[in-house]
Amino acid sequence: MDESNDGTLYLHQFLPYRLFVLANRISSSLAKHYEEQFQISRPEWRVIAVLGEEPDLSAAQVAERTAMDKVAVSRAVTKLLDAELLQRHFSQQDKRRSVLRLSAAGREMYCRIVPIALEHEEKILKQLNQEEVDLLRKMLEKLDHLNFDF
Amino acid sequence: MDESNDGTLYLHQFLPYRLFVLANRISSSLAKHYEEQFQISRPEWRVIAVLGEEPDLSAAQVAERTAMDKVAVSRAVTKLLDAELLQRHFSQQDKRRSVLRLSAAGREMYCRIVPIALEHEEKILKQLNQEEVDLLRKMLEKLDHLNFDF
DNA sequence: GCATATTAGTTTCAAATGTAACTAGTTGCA
DNA sequence: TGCAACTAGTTACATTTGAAACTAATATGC
Repeated sequence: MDESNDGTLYLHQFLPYRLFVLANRISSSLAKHYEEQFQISRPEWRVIAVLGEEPDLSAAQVAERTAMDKVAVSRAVTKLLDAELLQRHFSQQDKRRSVLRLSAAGREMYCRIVPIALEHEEKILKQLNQEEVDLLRKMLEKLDHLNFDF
Repeated sequence: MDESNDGTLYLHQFLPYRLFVLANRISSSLAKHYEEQFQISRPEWRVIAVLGEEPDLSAAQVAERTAMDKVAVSRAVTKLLDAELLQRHFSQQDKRRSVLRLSAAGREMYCRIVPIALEHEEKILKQLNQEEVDLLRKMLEKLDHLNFDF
């Protein structure tokens, strides 16, 4: 049942693989909703999500907080500006640095997507009991600090 | 600390997001190894992994077991055939159905990558105690059966 | 103050991916 | 049989992604 150490790889028991498949299934099913209903892509939603929570970030800060790279952020920002979901100006102290925040329309979209996202999370969490949820969070905490370049 | 139900989204506490980021970090760091050392891509490795464990699958069966779509499998198989890591023939009963298995070279590569993969998994698992590992597996089991189209 | 290095963000080009249409083989049933 | 519906796998095309080169602004060190 458990392969951890007998030197054989059972793909359906292999943790990195299973986690990857599960996480992608979860993420895609959520993305499907806002892509269809709101015509925004996953990277765009991430930018909105982080700016909804914390306005006036620069593109680099958005990249940090969303684990996206700067090219992806740049592209998402461009599209969101076109769609007028975002406002951008540039810092007076440092004219390279952008200062991003949601427009009224952007904020409205944020407020409509958040409940969908939370409901989605809830659907997952309710499969688990309290002990499991706690442990899951603890686990994520531990693994987040791991750097995987070994 | 916990947002689950107050109607606010804290991205860094939002489970689908965190799981996605973590799983991708884990998967990418592993992929980096075999991409560099063995010049094969993630989809190619998946095909090898599943055929190493269970030979003589059809492309459709590979797709099922790896959670890839049939186009991705087709492309990976083409490359693996070119690299002579795979042998293919077609079923006599049903000439559409391919029968795939690793070549000697493919098997050798499989045998060299498996320990790397297991070591990688081990690196993650050893961050967790036994209780956590058990729980993680139980959790994956539960969530795998969930279908997320709600 | 001026050349050099760094940083923020964008653009470009190549590779990866997803969707839909396609080819060929098979099944079902009139 | 023979024709419509279906299945396995591939191809073509459009979109997304990632890496590297680029532009503009700022910081550093002499």
